Amino acid sequence: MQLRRGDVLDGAMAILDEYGLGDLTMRKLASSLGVQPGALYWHFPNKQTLLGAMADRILDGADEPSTSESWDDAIAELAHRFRGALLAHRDGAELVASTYASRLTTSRARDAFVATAERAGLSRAYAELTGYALLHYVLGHTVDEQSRAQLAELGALTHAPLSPDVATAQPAGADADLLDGDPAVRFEFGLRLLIDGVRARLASRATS
Amino acid sequence: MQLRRGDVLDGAMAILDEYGLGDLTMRKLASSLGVQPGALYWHFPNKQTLLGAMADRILDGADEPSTSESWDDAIAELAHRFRGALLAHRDGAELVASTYASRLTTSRARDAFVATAERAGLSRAYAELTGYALLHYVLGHTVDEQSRAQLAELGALTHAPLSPDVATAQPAGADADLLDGDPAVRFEFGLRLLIDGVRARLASRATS
DNA sequence: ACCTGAACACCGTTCAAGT
DNA sequence: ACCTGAACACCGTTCAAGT
Repeated sequence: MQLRRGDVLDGAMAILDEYGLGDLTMRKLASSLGVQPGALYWHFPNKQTLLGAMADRILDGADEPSTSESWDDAIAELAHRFRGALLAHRDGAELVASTYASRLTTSRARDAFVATAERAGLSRAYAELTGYALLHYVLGHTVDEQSRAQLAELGALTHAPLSPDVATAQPAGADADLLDGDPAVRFEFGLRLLIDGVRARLASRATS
Repeated sequence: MQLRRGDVLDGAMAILDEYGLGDLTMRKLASSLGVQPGALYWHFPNKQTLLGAMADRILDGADEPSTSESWDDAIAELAHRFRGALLAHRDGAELVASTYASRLTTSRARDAFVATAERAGLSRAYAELTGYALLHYVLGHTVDEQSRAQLAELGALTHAPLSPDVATAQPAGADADLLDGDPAVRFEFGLRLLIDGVRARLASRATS
């Protein structure tokens, strides 16, 4: 049975979910597929392209048109779907963020934001900028949220059973405030900030 | 003359500015300092820590209290200073963004945002969330802006003299719109969105 | 068309031993 | 205290040669 492009992608996603982005190497992927490293290069020209395809798969479906008819709900729904898609895979946010920078993933999520902002009544140009701001916020927040969660998970496993006296020392320390409150609440707050900003923009347009 | 921690940091910054983050390896750094790779590990426990120190240096001074007395100008000034600091070094935004995720840089820039948001009249908790939203936006925008600029620079050098017939084909294509307009204008737009969002929050607090 | 074998040119990090 | 020499355990990528 021959290896197909989709099998390589599936294998890569499996390693990502189980071991994380740091352990996703072409050599590990090859051996998990029972193949020599060089074989992968028949299906993907290089690792970057493979990562781009993975990012596309992670975001698949997140850009479908919203069912809400009010523009603010539509933006919120999109943002939540986007965040959900990133959180559904280990290191998903980091992977997508880094492939966005190298422009090797499609920009359908951004396009969906732009389209919704345009539907709200913004000009094409403003909608585009709004789409970028939303994208950057969602990506930035989720990368942060996910790495924080993974650090906490690691910390819980590391120093909880190891030394009881240190267990409650640092983590609950300086910046505990609401940073380890519900991340969904934190996400919602910044999202509302941006949506309110759009509303203000629409209002000032209407009066001018 | 012995190598000091500061010399290692200086050498690393020099390589960053001249060759970029991808070419900043411990081995290249060592040879540029006329020393064996192992020597670096007397001054820094590992590469991550060195990158964290570089991020701190890049952000140095960007968090000084604003001179503006209105809270919105203060936020804007801070955001612009932050962006400027990131753009002042090759791959500066990417470096800071990735060290932020691994929590190996100080969070003075974020703290400055939080303090200003608190001065605006938000509760500590809301100010904290606002600080994060601002930080994520600035970081996300600037990473994008910088990588875009570097791609364009590379593209101009690459396919302008190489093949005249392809020169104007793809780059000026689909998403030209205002994405290659003044990046400072693009930055300003999203920033205003967030500031207007904060204003709306303050207003709804006042009336409730 | 698809893969193996084997190499090329690298990495970050460690650590005995030197001065 | 600070560094060398030399190794360990890896990387991504290429490419002739096989089937």
